[in-house]
Amino acid sequence: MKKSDRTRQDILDATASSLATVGYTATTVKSIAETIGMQDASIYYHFSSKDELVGEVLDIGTARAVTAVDQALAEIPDDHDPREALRVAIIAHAEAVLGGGDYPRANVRTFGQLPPDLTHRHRQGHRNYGQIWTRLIDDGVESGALRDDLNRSVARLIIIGALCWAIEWFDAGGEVSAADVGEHVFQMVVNGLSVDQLQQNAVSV
Amino acid sequence: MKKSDRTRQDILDATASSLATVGYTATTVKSIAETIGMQDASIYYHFSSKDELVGEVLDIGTARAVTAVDQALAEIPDDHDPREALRVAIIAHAEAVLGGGDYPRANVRTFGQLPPDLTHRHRQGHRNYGQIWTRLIDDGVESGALRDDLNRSVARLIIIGALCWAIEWFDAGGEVSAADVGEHVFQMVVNGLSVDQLQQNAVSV
DNA sequence: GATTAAATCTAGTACACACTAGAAAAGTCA
DNA sequence: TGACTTTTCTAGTGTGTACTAGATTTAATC
Repeated sequence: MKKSDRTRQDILDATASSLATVGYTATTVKSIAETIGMQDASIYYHFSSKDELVGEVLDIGTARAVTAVDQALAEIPDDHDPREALRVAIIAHAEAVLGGGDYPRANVRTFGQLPPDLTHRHRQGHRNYGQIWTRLIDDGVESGALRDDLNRSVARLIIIGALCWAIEWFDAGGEVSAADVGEHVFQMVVNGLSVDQLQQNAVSV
Repeated sequence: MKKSDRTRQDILDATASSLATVGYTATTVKSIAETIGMQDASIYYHFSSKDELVGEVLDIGTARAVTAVDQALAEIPDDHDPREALRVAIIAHAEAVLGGGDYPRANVRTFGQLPPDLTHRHRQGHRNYGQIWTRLIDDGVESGALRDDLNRSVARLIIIGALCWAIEWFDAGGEVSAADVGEHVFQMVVNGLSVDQLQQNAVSV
């Protein structure tokens, strides 16, 4: 029983790594088998199909992203500014998807290239994840900390989108860290790029 | 000569539409041929390979996006606020990619799923497009309208990313228009979601 | 160490894909 | 109409893919 579990884990890891770096199509059963030194047919002893294997990897990915954000939110004090909660969540997401392991990265990277069955299978997971952000934004608006003149759903999708797209350009070895990206997203979407009036006044005085 | 040009155009259009809706892998030569009522082999009279055909579609897509943004920027007065230029560019991009034709959409949709050759072929085009945004942000910062404490390159990529990812969730038939999405992105990244001090004071008075 | 179960391999199938060669049809113009 | 060119089709090739069947090896148990 032990051996099987270990091999199964190796297959999942190799699949996550491949999905995260080359995407769904270029991730073949053969290439997965090769990276762990097996024949492709042996994969089917552990998983009934490629898509079941990929589906499991994506499930783990969403679970880890949700956990990362939930955990980060749990650590801030109860009487927090709603903007601080948003900041913590954004940075946690950035670190999970950009700096974290292959599983959450696989999720974002393969988004939009999955066959319909797999897309449908994960719709619920994405909805659940979206609800975390819906609550954060609702809290902010209802407490008066965030503007009420914008469509909250659109705002939520723009924040998540900015973070998800970062996977396309983020360089893990570069000067900018995953947390830096998160901080930038927060600064931009919450405080804005614009030099505000107070600052401008301060300068002109 | 006429017939050939027309067919060629039909092939390009069908390819752009397919790339924009189902992505690179699901866009097969056979499926393209079927949508225009031809045999797949006939495509090869007009294009030497699938990737040459796809490459041409993507070239047209970038060209149209650049034109859309350039044109929008050309129409604003010379003594504009740099923030207004950014706003115009963001909305033009949103309309080109979300509300516009299949060609720019094909570009964004297939980003990250192209084979290495095609990715490399379009790197220069993307760099050129990025420079439009680099200039807009530089103008804003140097004129004092935009904050100078953030990494400009990261800011640029976050803006473009928020817009590009919108293709994954934007509903062309929904209540929110492409221009609405652009306006939201502008409001968020430039003015910020946060209720600023002036507004807060006004409310509390 | 022999017996049984678990895990992997060898050798294949079937299918979808991009692409080719040469015949057939459609269009052009004297 | 007839000669010629342009365009499309028919019929295939080769390759890579997911996946299967059954033999073979490796590991676990008594």
